[in-house]
Amino acid sequence: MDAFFASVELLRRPELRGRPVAVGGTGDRGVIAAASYEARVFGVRSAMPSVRARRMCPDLVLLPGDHAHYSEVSARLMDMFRSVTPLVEPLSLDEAFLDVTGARRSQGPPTEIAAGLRRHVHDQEGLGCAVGVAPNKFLAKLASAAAKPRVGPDGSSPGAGVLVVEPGRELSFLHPLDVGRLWGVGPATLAKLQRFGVATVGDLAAVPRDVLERALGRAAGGHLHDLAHAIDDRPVVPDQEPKSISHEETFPTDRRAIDDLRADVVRMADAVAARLRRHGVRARTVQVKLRYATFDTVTRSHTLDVPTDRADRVRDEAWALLSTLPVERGVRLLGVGTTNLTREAPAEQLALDGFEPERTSEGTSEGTWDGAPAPVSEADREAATAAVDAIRRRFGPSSIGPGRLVHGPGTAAGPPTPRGPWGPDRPPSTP
DNA sequence: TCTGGGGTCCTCTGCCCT
DNA sequence: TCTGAGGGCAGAGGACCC
Repeated sequence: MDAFFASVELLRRPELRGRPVAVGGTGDRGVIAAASYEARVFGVRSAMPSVRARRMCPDLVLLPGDHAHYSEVSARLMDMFRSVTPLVEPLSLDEAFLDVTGARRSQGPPTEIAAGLRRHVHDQEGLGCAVGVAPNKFLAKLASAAAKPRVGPDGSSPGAGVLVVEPGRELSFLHPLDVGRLWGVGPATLAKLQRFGVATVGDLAAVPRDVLERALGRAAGGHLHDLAHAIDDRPVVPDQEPKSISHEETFPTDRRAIDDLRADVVRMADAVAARLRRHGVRARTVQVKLRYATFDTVTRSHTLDVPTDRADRVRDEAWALLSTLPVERGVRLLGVGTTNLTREAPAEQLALDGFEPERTSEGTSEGTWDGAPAPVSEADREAATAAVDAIRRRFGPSSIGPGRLVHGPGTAAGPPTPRGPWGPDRPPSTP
């Protein structure tokens, strides 16, 4: 899609058409997520700090993002693509690879399929899009970028809309391009390649494979060598499972109090666990990420014995990891993440006679013997989690939240100011 | 100039085990 | 019993993508 987030916003606010519009963070630390072509003429680009974008374009209309709405539009687009072929691999909310090999007989040559798809997207959703047609994914991606509208200092001009790389013409399309256009060449790799005198993909193709592998590492070097020769055998894979699920936030002002960060962890762990359950997966590894005021970024992770999709487990583990890191120097970003995702059900914890084990996030077992106060059972925790999910499905994601975020009796969950007596040690686990 | 959020993949290092 | 090699895994960080 062309400037997807901005284009979707313009559909809701047609009065802004023709004006420079961007979607992104509106605070001092926000960045641009998408900019309309009118805004790009002023030099506004995605990933640019919003403060700088406003300086470059004082008339910029900066709108906060509405990801839920973009996801809805995206889901309709993907359904549209699946009406052409079941082999649809979403790359992001607004991009997808389609393998139309099997659709040619019923729907005509790929060029016609692409043109029809563009018309359909425009008629149904009012959005412009560019389509690249090529023998492999990597070339199709480059072709779609080449088919997008062009922006210069004098304004923007419409692109081709559909660009086809015919079999046999791959190298003549590819080799004149800047090497920075290749998938996997970012600022760091580009600097290394420039030291070799490599400026275009054609230059790169002339570098022997072993030289590239020594310079960039075996995987990256070999990969780029293949791409420079238009070799990309990756299939279009629909329905890919997520490999990690995380949530991170940059704070408006740096946080220095561990209690504030603990409250943020509660919120983030709850959000991450809810998404794990929505995907039907459990995580074995929990990760915490801190970015300090100096922009130094550190991560700490721990792998659990038993995979989990429960907020209290993710929270406990994240709390433990957080307690190993200094926070007094000022934290600008906090993230809670999960990796090592699996669909396997948790192994059942066997109990010794008379001993009721309670698993902790370290995977060790604590417990009470007969007569001691009974801990909350696993079954009760699972039931509570299922109830929370059911309430959110019915009344919305913000209808219920962790009790630790509630300020006082009778108040709704508000800003993440903790109430409990959370000391520097890990607080007791609560359902 | 001052750097978001959500991801994937790769490399390196250290540890444990055989 | 000690030692070194090698594999597997966990943890940390970097680069890159949209």
